[in-house]
Amino acid sequence: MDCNHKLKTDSKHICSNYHEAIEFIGRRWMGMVIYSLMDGPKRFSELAEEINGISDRLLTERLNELIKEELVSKTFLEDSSKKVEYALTERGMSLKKVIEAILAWIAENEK
Amino acid sequence: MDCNHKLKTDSKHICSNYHEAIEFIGRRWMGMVIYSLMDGPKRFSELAEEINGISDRLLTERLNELIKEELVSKTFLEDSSKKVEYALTERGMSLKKVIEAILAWIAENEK
DNA sequence: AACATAACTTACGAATGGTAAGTTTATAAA
DNA sequence: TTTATAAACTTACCATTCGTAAGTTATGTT
Repeated sequence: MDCNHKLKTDSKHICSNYHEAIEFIGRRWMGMVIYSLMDGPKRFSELAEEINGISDRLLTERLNELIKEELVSKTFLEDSSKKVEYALTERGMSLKKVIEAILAWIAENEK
Repeated sequence: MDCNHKLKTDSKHICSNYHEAIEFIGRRWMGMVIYSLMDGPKRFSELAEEINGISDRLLTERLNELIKEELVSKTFLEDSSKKVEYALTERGMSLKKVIEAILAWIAENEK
């Protein structure tokens, strides 16, 4: 295991080292948003409904952060209505193993 | 994958479901503290020195949270001086796979 | 024309984190 | 033997992040 937590130089994404990555995916509701998008693209309202307890404000904020990190893409649907769709990018999808590791850890530690 | 994020009932630990677990290990400096303890027990001052940028206040707070979750144990060393030692419990050690998954994700996504 | 829904945005008090300085007990140095 | 240094915290205070609720804009429905 190598953890270059001093590195903060010219990297494109926040999540380019362990320190920043774990705190990024651990921000409030972030894990739930990522998890929720794992089974396919969803609209804002679908996410809001599915993730019990999140507010519009935080959902917007987390989605924008995910977009900035290129873990999620945003598409405006062209059926002449004001609808959007959020989807995990390949980079975002590859977080699946991290999520699975966390779920495995929880299962393992149930008394 | 099953994520029971509605569950908040009678569980002993905060980290008994995905939602709480990911936000717990993602709190500020938490990942670094866990990482730092992965290679063996350490004293407060050793952790403070090793984890570049953390303050005494936050280190104390994170360690206490880890102890409450039974991921870390605290031992007062008996050489008649006021020294303590923090070590990962077995439960804490089993987080190694999560950390490795995050490190793998970062490596995988380097351009 | 009036109301509803989607996808935000704004405002504001509460919780969490950052920075720095202060405590307490214990060994080390003068 | 007083003086200083170090370990392991605590306390105080300001800044950032979060939670709650209400407002906005554009389309869709009755």
